[in-house]
Amino acid sequence: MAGMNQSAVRRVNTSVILRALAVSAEPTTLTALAGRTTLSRRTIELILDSLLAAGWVTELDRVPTRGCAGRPARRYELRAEHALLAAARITTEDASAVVADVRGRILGRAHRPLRRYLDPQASLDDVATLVREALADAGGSPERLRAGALAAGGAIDDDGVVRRLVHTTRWEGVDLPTELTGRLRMPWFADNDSNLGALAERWRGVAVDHENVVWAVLGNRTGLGILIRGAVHRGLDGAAGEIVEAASMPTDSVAHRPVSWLTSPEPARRSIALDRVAAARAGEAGALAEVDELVANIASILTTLSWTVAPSLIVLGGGLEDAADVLLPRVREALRAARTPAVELRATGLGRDAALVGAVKLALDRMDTELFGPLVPSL
Amino acid sequence: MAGMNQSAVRRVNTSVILRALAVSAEPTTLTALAGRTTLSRRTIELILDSLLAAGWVTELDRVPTRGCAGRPARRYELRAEHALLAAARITTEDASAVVADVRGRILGRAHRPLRRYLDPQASLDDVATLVREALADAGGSPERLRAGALAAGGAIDDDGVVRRLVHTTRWEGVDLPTELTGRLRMPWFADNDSNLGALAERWRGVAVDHENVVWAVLGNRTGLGILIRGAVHRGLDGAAGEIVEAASMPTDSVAHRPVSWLTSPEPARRSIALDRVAAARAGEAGALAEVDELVANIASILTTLSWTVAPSLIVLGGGLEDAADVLLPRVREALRAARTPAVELRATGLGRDAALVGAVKLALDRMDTELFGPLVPSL
DNA sequence: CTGGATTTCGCGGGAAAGCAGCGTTATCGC
DNA sequence: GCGATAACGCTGCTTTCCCGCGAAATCCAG
Repeated sequence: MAGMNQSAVRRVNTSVILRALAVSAEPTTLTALAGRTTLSRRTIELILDSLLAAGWVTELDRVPTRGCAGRPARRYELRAEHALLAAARITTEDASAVVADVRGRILGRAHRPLRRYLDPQASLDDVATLVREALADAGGSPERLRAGALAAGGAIDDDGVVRRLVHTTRWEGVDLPTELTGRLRMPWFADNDSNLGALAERWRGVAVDHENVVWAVLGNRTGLGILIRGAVHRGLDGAAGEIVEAASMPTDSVAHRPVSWLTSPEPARRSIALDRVAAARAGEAGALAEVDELVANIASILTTLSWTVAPSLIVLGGGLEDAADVLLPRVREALRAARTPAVELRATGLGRDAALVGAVKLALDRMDTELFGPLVPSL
Repeated sequence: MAGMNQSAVRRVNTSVILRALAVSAEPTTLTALAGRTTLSRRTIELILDSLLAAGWVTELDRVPTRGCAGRPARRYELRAEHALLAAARITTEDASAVVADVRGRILGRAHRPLRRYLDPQASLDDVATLVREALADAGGSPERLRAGALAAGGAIDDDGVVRRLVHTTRWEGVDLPTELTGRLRMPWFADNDSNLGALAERWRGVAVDHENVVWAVLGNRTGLGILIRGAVHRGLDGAAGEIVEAASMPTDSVAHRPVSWLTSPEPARRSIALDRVAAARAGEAGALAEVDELVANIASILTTLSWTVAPSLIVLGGGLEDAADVLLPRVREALRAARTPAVELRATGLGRDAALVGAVKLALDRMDTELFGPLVPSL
């Protein structure tokens, strides 16, 4: 059981100040910080001194506050680029990497097809190269890069070890963080791309202010990411949200079918091509029927989730956002017809970058805990 | 954003010490406490001084530690009865109350049929009377009683306000904590009895050491309590776990059926009488068929939960435990056949007291936060 | 342009709390 | 009885936070 001492207090309070600075893009004054936190002006002053010395913060020129009296306040600004974070993503075909600042602004990118997806070591070499390229693209120096996180498909446990991948067993047991830490000489973390998508939407996307969020990719590729009280919920062996995988198991292997989706006779009908969506927009009957079928399947999964996980928001991503105008109203209607709780349904606000942005957030969170210790829950 | 100061540190550390004392029933020495916490011996000494003064702790006579050299250590013990907690429960027919110490030991009880369930005010008067009787039974004085919590059926929100009850609208909007605080002059809290059942099992029952737990009552009465990362998960409008209620809605009102359970033609078959269970034990074919039907229904719900919430343990309560020998093996077999994750399945360890014990825990947790502030998550 | 109002700065002092460490004390085993 | 052992009880020190006050810088009204 971990008690607290004065340096723990300082760690917490430093983190509070950094967060308060990160919230507003504008330069912030001491008094403003004192108003937003429960800390005294004097304490904030001292903490800012050390942050200034460490390079986390810059002090701007004083500017008279036009329109109201008083001595001009000192203005401080977070140097978001003081620490850079890397994020990478692997799919079966390609890999990509970004370098971002602690605000989540992407400063550099790199992307290429994977040479041999079935060879984990070679693929991780590719990832390391991509990260270096992204850093060069960002124009940052290697020592600025503090941590990184990898987004990948399949079941990845809390420690970033691959438990299971759909298409192959070659990756099973690969310790992604250790591999990348070895190659890039900094802390690395890893998680499933759906979990990271959810995390990203809550950080910089449409799920800001939502505590319980489900990120759903329902199509050819499937994946669910669940946030409960803001944190990724994996469940036993990472099974939480694998209802979509359960649903894609051969029908005859499932004695008790958890969702009616399972009774769908034609699993391949779960996706839809973009040109068919366009045809549906144009009103073509066959395309509309396909859309209805897809909508029914999506609604079935989401109904189950609404009665079990009961998120306040479900975010659709992974390409579904391109058909949002067609799909969303129909799915909403289906959910209403099923009398589910009034869950909000939206398309991703981050698009294809969601997993990468989520990886940046993961690296940031883990670093934060490492640097400043665990925080009080109210933060 | 709440920072920390020195008194917050003391609150946290005091709470750490109290918890450390609560863990072991045996008297504890300073050195032992220092070993279990990260605090220095000196700090623990000072904290124990104030706890001693406040009556939370007693110092026992020194006894030479037989078999090993050295000066005998001072021995401290938590006075669990220094603060008493009340818990009450309302069902449609009766109400009960207990008074317990902070270790969860039940010291006194009271029970009686409700005069008029449909009259909330009269029923709450009954509850207040029962609490006083339970306190008298425990032989405690009123000023020792620090807080209480009420367990009730139906949907109860975070603040303890009744949102919906199955059989009546009379209770809707009743602010249970405020009503009871007014009657009994101490802080009261309230929650759904299923949620409290789950909380109880994690505190003093079979779910100790499990982070993600589902408490399930599946029979004539139904209810699900979900704990995620140790805390009650309600979800949007308390819908989390209401899959069992969704399942009991009239079939034709549900367009998209979330679970195959809904397709069950005969909702009344969801329960089973104890004598039929006995008959099944004896091998009677008709009774066995009834059991199989019930098992299929239970397994269906639990399968869905295993793929969405994915708890590591599901606890069956609410009377099902009486048929555990018949039901559990069959449900386990059904889950294995459905290839669900390897979720553990057990009967309640607390029986009919589960909701009451959970209410004690709720009162304790809320009081703890009030007294000592929010703790760091690692506790 | 001058003086009062306003707002922030900058810093000293005080208090709370944790930690390190050391001499003291009580007990055990021989 | 005597050394080894383990816990006691305390002093002093450090870190950190908070309170509050005089000084400084600016605005604005007359």
